[in-house]
Amino acid sequence: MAAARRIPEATVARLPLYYRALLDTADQHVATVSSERLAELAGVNAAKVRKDLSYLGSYGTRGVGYDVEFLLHQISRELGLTQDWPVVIVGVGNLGHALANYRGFGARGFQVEGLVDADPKKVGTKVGNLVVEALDDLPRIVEERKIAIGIVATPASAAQEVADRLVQAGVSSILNFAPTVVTVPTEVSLRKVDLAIELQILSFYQQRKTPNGDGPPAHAAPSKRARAT
Amino acid sequence: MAAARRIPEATVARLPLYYRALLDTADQHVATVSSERLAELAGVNAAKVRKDLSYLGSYGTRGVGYDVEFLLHQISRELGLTQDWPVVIVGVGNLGHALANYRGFGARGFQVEGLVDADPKKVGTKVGNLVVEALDDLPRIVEERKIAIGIVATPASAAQEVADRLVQAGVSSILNFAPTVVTVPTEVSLRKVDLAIELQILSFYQQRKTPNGDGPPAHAAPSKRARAT
DNA sequence: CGCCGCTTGTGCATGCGTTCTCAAAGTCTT
DNA sequence: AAGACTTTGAGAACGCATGCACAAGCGGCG
Ligand SMILES: NC(=O)c1ccc[n+]([C@@H]2O[C@H](COP(=O)([O-])OP(=O)(O)OC[C@H]3O[C@@H](n4cnc5c(N)ncnc54)[C@H](O)[C@@H]3O)[C@@H](O)[C@H]2O)c1
Ligand SMILES: NC(=O)c1ccc[n+]([C@@H]2O[C@H](COP(=O)([O-])OP(=O)(O)OC[C@H]3O[C@@H](n4cnc5c(N)ncnc54)[C@H](O)[C@@H]3O)[C@@H](O)[C@H]2O)c1
Repeated sequence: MAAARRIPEATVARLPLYYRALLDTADQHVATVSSERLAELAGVNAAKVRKDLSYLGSYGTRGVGYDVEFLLHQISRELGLTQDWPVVIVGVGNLGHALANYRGFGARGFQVEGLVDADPKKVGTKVGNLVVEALDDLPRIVEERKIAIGIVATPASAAQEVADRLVQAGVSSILNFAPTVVTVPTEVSLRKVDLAIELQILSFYQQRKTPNGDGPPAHAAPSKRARAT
Repeated sequence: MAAARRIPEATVARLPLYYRALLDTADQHVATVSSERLAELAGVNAAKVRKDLSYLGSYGTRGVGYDVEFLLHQISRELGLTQDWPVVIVGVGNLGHALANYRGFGARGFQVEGLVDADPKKVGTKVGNLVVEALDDLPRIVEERKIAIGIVATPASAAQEVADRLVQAGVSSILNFAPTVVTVPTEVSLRKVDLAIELQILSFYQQRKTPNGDGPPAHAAPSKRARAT
């Protein structure tokens, strides 16, 4: 019953927004939400919410809205959040540390269960309640702990090699923080988080605002509002 | 001559990829690149590269390719990278620390010139070579240091308020790391980096790979390759 | 019990982004 | 100097995503 519907990528990317909005709503002991309300919370428009949710099935009730708990369940099932996803972080530097100590992970079913680094001086040290392990142990770590998701937090120069090793070790989803293009086999999912790119995009639009004046940007009074997560 | 061409958003998001690829190419003392080669380095296809670059102008030479240095200059001008963009980070916790210590920023013209936190215990402490300042000083900091870009690295609960304060202080581009929807006036640019969403998207596709078996994921031999930065 | 008002689900039009394709325009070779 | 070869730049077709608009469906009220 829940099987092979094809869900557009753009919709998949928004499901987590709805999920989060629904969690907040549930916390406030609200039983049902309209697409209108959900749209407001997720920062999108109502038609989009309805269309997105319709890909999952007809879970709403006309004249009423969506049952919060029920919809939460459906979305979490669709996103695969009904199970835990152990994660391994490769590269325990500045960023790797922050990620390892981040509590927001485990809270949502993404438990960090492995920390790996190439630097012999780091191997054996403790970060949070995990001990940093050697790169060569990756296959064993991934297999033993049934890890499907790997996070790359190494310098850019090592990212491709690390990704290759992760894939070889059996990981089939990778989140890359290194600012470089990484290539993986098609059956492996790859997403990136690239700070420099984000800043450069902001820079592009920023430049168009202040043509090339040196004066401080105008302090405009809020009027219309743009939204993002 | 360089003025008001409209560049599609999708193209703007890829310019940083080309920029990075070109930097690497220049480092290797290569004088020209074809769209084919650039596409390979950036992980996109060649037609897209040509169309993207054509929005900037006709900077290629038929039969030859693009002059690396010249194209670098054009893209950096378009992205606004010919000037420095001082940045302020609000929220000096786990993540804020990592960002503050990150050397990749300044290297590309995004110098962190302010660290702000609401916690009185953190105000006055030194991180890298900056002293953490109080939230109330934000307007002064932004004006004095001509800061246009703000980074939000506070807990989700404080993100909206912090964003509002940043806008009020005169910042007109915001990068949000907090996992929540933030709203800003339309004239302010807002981008987000959301770890939880990225992981949940990976989870979605991961789940579809291993329907619900517990066996280790298949170690497929690399065949076709998918790419991402 | 039937009507009214509300909200979903979706058909449809529109717009944006991607990709194919190829003539035009240049270089390089002989 | 002319022809062969290479690569750009853009026209056009296609596909995906968005947003409008409204009929269908449900609950509640009179
Ligand atoms: N620190 C940040 O705030 C930040 C922000 C955005 C992006 N990044 C990117 O994230 C990555 C990590 O940044 P960082 O600041 O933590 O760097 P870092 O130098 O502090 O840490 C990198 C870690 O990776 C390890 N490493 C190097 N080669 C390795 C290999 N082959 N296998 C396993 N481990 C290896 C190093 O030993 C080190 O511990 C970089 O690519 C950086 O550009 C960092
Ligand atoms: N740590 C990570 O690796 C990581 C990863 C992804 C996302 N995030 C997100 O980034 C944000 C920061 O994470 P963190 O781990 O650094 O949290 P943290 O609790 O370590 O740090 C938050 C900091 O913000 C400060 N703060 C709180 N309210 C403030 C306010 N109103 N104004 C200014 N400063 C305020 C706190 O004093 C604290 O120093 C969170 O929203 C988190 O969900 C963190």
